[in-house]
Amino acid sequence: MLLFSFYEKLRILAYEISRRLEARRESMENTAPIKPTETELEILQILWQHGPSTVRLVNEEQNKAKETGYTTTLKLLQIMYEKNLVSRDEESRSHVYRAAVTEEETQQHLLGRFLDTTFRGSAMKLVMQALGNHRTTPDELNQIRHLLKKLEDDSSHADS
Amino acid sequence: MLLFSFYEKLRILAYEISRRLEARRESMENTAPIKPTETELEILQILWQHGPSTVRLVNEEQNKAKETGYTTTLKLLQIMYEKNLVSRDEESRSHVYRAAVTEEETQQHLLGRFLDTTFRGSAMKLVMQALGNHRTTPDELNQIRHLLKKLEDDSSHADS
DNA sequence: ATAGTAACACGAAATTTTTCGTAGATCAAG
DNA sequence: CTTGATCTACGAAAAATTTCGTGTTACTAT
Repeated sequence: MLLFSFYEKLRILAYEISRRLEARRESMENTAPIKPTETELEILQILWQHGPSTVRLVNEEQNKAKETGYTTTLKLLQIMYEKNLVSRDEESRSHVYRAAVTEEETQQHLLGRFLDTTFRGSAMKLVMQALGNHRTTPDELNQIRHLLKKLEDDSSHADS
Repeated sequence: MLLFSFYEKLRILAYEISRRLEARRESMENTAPIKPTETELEILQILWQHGPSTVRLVNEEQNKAKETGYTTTLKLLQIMYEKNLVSRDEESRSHVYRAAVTEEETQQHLLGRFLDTTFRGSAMKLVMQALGNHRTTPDELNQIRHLLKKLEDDSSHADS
């Protein structure tokens, strides 16, 4: 295995990732479409990081990145509430909001969309691009396929 | 090396990717900010795939996915022209538009943005997410760091 | 030449997303 | 009970994005 250069190893993995992502996406077709807007996503990030929070808390967090009026944050959370992106506890006077979607599923959705719109669905290209611009010739692709077979066989033995 | 399971191998690579992406992003800070909107990106995709095209051509392509008026496409291209996302040849009566940004650099930019907004900058998480939801404990992370060192040493010998 | 077709420019309507102002309710302190 | 601070609700302005209608010009074929 030590014969393979980093890039070769990468290509093998990238291919594997590509295959799995595709399978995963197919098995997810009937899931609810989560499509937060840019700022909604920012708020979700805050809720994911800090857990259930009041509007005030969220707003203060937001302000660290960019000055934002209190009612702006409030309105956003209300909108997100209607979209079922967040739930809220109205017990105390200041409502406590919490994310109603998990970070993972949201990332999964957004990743799929991003893959389609930006990389035309090629997870392979995405990973390769993440590394640097390495063109893969048809020949290389074949090489990968061969290597992959070996790798798969090996993995099935070595896997925990 | 054959002791490593697929996921272990993946984590090593993901970490490496993460490091490189970060370096890459830092060295790119002073680049012009390419931020095409959703539909602008769709048009760029068409231009990248088909090469320089007339408005008519682009519009027909667009219609395969979603009915779009001719002047709508035209207007978008004009806007993109002003933003320098595309250039155009006005020789013949029907102008010929071509992408003024490469697919790679655009993907690079968008990937960076996406990474920040959706994965809080963690390429590692992105790749892991692409594969499936595997939690990485702090302990695992340490393991990776160790493995990486080995891998790096090995790579520097084996690399082409 | 003239009618018909297809192209461009331009402005503005329509839609979506983001921001903010105001009114009314609730609570705590004097 | 009144004042002041803080909260929610709501509507609407502002900004960004997308779509389309109209007028004009250029080319083609009769």
